Amino acid sequence: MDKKPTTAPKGRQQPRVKIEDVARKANVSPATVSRVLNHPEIVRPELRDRVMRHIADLSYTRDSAARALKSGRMRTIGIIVPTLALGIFAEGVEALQNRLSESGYTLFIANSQYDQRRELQELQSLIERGIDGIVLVGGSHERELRALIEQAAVPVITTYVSKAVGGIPAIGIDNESATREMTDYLRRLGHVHFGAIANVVPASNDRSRARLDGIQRALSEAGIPLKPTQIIKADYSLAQGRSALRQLLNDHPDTTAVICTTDTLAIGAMAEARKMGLAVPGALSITGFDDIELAAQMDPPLTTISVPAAEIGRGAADYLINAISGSPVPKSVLLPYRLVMRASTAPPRPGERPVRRHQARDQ
Amino acid sequence: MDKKPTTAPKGRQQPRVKIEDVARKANVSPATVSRVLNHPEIVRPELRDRVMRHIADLSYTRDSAARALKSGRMRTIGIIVPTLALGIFAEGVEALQNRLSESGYTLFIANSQYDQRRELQELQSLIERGIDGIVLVGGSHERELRALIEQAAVPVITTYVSKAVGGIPAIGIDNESATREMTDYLRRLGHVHFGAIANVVPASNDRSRARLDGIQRALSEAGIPLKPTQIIKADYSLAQGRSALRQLLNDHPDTTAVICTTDTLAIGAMAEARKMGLAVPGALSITGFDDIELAAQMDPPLTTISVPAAEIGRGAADYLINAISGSPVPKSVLLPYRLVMRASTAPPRPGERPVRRHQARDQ
DNA sequence: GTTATTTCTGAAATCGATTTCATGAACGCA
DNA sequence: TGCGTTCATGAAATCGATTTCAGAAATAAC
Repeated sequence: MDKKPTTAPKGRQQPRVKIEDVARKANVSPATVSRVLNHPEIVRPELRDRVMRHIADLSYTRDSAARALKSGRMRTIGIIVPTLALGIFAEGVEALQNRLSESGYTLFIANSQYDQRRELQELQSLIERGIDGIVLVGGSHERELRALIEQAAVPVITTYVSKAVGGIPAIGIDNESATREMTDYLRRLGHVHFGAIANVVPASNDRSRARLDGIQRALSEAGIPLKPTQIIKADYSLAQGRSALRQLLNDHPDTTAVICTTDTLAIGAMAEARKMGLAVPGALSITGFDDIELAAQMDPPLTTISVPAAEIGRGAADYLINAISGSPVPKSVLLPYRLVMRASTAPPRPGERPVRRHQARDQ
Repeated sequence: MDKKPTTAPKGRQQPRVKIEDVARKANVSPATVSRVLNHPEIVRPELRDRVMRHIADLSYTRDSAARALKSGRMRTIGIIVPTLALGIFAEGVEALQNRLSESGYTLFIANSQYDQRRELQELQSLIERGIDGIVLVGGSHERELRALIEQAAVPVITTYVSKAVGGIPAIGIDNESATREMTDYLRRLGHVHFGAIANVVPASNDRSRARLDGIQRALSEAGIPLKPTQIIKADYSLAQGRSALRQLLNDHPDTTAVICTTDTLAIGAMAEARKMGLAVPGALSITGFDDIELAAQMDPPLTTISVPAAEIGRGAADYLINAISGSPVPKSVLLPYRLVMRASTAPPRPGERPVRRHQARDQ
């Protein structure tokens, strides 16, 4: 009871503990304290312990601004994702953050809402913050972006795609090849009448674009190219998956296989198929992309492409940490996707072809 | 073609443009340049324009580390969420980031994986980074946490809960009251045989704890308290929702209403109910919590509680911005939830009581 | 026309940690 | 014992922007 909690005059915050305070208490120079913190091995053990004790005593933490100023390194990485609402991005960000945290880095996060203009602004702001590395998503960006990054001389990597564009290295999967493989798989099952539902709105989404390309090319090569009306463009909502399926089947009632560029769209499509009385996969095979948690739990479980989001996040972290430290880094990293065959796909059964719903639609 | 791209010797990065460089070019002192940037109104317009022109010319951006060192403000906020994998958190983070971005703040993100020890470490690291404010989730934390925050004298707010605990103000909904209301609603429908599926594993999740409390209290007050076996504890995965429902109905085949503390669990439960041949809501009413996108799209659409995640994020941003600038701030902010009645709930129909599945289980 | 006031600008101190350089102590070897 | 190393430590310069303080210039007041 000898220490009244003198309700500090509020106006003045207690001054921060500085390295000098620790030095004085421990009866050494500030230089030594700094060495204990940064290169403990070059300080005599006995001294080191003493200093450490005082550091703990005063619960001293160094001022990162001063540190960054002197060293030129903020130990900070920035990421700009289109949105966090998509589990696949959230998962990647989480893995990235975890790996960075292990290495003493902290993650700035920003989102562009699929707006390239905004992406550029956020990047500007991150660079002003002095980040040491930057993670982007996808391969299409404002033209100024590259100049900005080059001028800042900040290591950069883009994610969820596999090909370096405009000098920006990438880590991710080959989206086009994935849907190509999916399409081939359905062809081998015997399907001939295809439809595609693609989230190519907004246009800046080059991943989905590549996915759609994969479908189109595979079918063109097979001699059964998709007609424009067999391709429904949507955003990435479940509701659009529903309406897209309805529209597709309205225009092409003989469709037996629907390839969606995201699981969310596929799940919407499945819901609508059920509502329309179409058995999946009996009357209609449906496939997704991403392998979100729900995909395996659907009834029937959804055939899809598994994207290694966590690996992408970790890989991006490793890449940047290496690049910052000057270690050699690869041009790009191609990660494998996985075609996950579940029960939403089956050979077409001629007897169960979707019936025309026109008559029933106006009731 | 007069400018060979002399492939800079790689070793030496072009030195950063400093305020002094701008000053020299513009033939003024560094002080004046600084003033142009920070208090343009006190500089003679003519001079100001000249300086600005040179700033643009050299595309000078100030060093945020030096700036932060001198001013003591980083213009940076930190958030620690349990995980980003839950859409409800991702949505809140996104809204928070957007609002902060408008005010020139940048967001550090970290995740604790529901581990309070880890939360503390991440907080430590964020404080060392000199953040100006911190956002937490929920009300249960390591004991040291509060001391750490107080010592750093950093404004803090916790989210997704409504009651300030241990001096930490909160913004969010009253979870207990929400499930209480949900329970009452089911009671009014005529239900008597309840079951609860709660994601109270890991134990640190006080939101779910409160939700479960709401159910228990409402039923106790109604004179039909839940027996321990009517409460299934789970984590937050869809798969656990499935197994939980199976276990619940195994022990209590007469159950007609199942209250889940998250939508994910509820969706799992619905999937399992279907598999068991139980009609929802005919034989079994099921409710969720969170109102994730999928909830409305289920068949039948899920009755649930809508949590205003975006508003929570925005509110947290506003709170901290005010607190930092010294503006008055409320003790806590209670936001309204919304009971969303959809088609997964209905009065119990005695004729369609769940049948005992024991006999069928070993096939 | 002189003094008082206001307005604007520059010199220099400052924020706090890091690191180079120099010095003194300890050690090895002959 | 003496000389040359190696090792550990402290003094002081440094990172880049901000801001106080003081002085110069311009304006107003009489």
